[in-house]
Amino acid sequence: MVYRRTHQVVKRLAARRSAILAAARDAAAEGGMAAVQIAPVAVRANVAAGTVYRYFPSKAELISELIAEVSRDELAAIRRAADAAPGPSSALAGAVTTVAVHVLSQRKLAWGILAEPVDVDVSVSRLASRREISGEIAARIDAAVRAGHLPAQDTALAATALLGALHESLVGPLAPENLDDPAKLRDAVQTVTLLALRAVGVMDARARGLVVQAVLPAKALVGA
Amino acid sequence: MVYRRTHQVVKRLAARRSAILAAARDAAAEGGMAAVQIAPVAVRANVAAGTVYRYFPSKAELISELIAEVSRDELAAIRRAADAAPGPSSALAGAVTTVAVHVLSQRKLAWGILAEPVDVDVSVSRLASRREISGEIAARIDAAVRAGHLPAQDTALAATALLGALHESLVGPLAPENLDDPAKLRDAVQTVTLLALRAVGVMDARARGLVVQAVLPAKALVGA
DNA sequence: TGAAGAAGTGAACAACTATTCACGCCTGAT
DNA sequence: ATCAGGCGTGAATAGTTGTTCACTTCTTCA
Repeated sequence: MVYRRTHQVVKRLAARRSAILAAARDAAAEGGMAAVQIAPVAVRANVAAGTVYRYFPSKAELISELIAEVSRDELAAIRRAADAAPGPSSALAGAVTTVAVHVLSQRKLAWGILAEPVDVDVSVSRLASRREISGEIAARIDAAVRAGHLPAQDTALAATALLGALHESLVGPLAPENLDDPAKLRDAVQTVTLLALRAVGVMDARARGLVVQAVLPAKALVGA
Repeated sequence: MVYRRTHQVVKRLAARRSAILAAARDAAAEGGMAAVQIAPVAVRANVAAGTVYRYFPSKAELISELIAEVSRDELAAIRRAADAAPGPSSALAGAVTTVAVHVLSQRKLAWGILAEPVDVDVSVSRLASRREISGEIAARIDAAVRAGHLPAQDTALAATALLGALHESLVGPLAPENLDDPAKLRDAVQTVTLLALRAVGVMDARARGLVVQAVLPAKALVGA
């Protein structure tokens, strides 16, 4: 062989790949999954349509990686927020608040990742994404249960239900309109977090306290 | 004019229309929205593809009517269950249980109506459908609040969150697998109803009582 | 510098279905 | 019986995008 990938080339290839993914992510954040079409994404990434296929075997694969990437970021944020909390209940409150703030600050992207119709089959990666996030929430509920703060329950089902409640009420088609106003946004996050905590068995009074605590650090994220 | 629709013809036309809608509904219940394609639906209804267009201007219109129809049935069932309950809290419990049982007994149809990707735009009718159901639940929450059984809250947001929780945990991709087993099905309905009631502020102990009461009449529906 | 091979290109292709429409059949009034 | 006109038909059409591939350009190394 008279040609071998040099370090520089490897880096350029990786950069191109990232650029394509980033272009897809931007397109999704701007116009939803419907805007993630090969030709427009290629334009955004400054490559030709055919080039996309040098990096991703199919559109389904591209979108799957996009979903995985966003999901990874989300999971990391949830863990960060939960681990920073002083106890299991606050950790759960922090995790829930984080999800709420995240989906609100990137509504179109969240909706695209979660539920928007896509012409190719991305159900497996969506499933994996949900499973990861849901599993993390379930673990936090479980910790609170073991600490005696919550009644025993089916934590997996509860976690799934909580996420459903958050998504539907914050980015679903019935989500309130004017969430661009920071005050309303905070209200919505608080309301939904309160609902979620009560759902798993936190007493109303205590839940209200946890919500206030959890929203403080999360407010910083709203700008992101 | 030497031709006028006679009563018999009018009836036949109405019957055809219903047949097409029913065919679409069957297809959706069997294979999800993806199975609602003009040609197959026409075959099911024993008409030619072109005939479908004599009754519905477009596929979007056909699916919109399908959604509206299913939604109407659902709303009626919810009202029936709620109105039969002795008080506002039981009414809410009954409404929630009804939704849970319904979506479980027709999972594919429910998923199709609610959230499954469709190649045509049906967002407005889906929105209307959700609005109706959500409004009904909100009204029931409101009644319980006015009766002093629940703390004051944003009932519209709460109703949306409840529905999200129900749908995601019962028909979403993370829904438990073996819900065909009647016992597991009942457990799932109970668990989720309990979560929902607690979420809006019903005390744990009281919620458990309401759930048991609500599931009794709803069990009959499971067979449907 | 030139050969070998990888990477990039973008126009052409393919596949899938909603939708159309020219035609024939049936229904209802005279 | 006959004709006027709506009703039913289904093959042909059309528009949309993901995907391919023959060709060009760039990179590496003897």
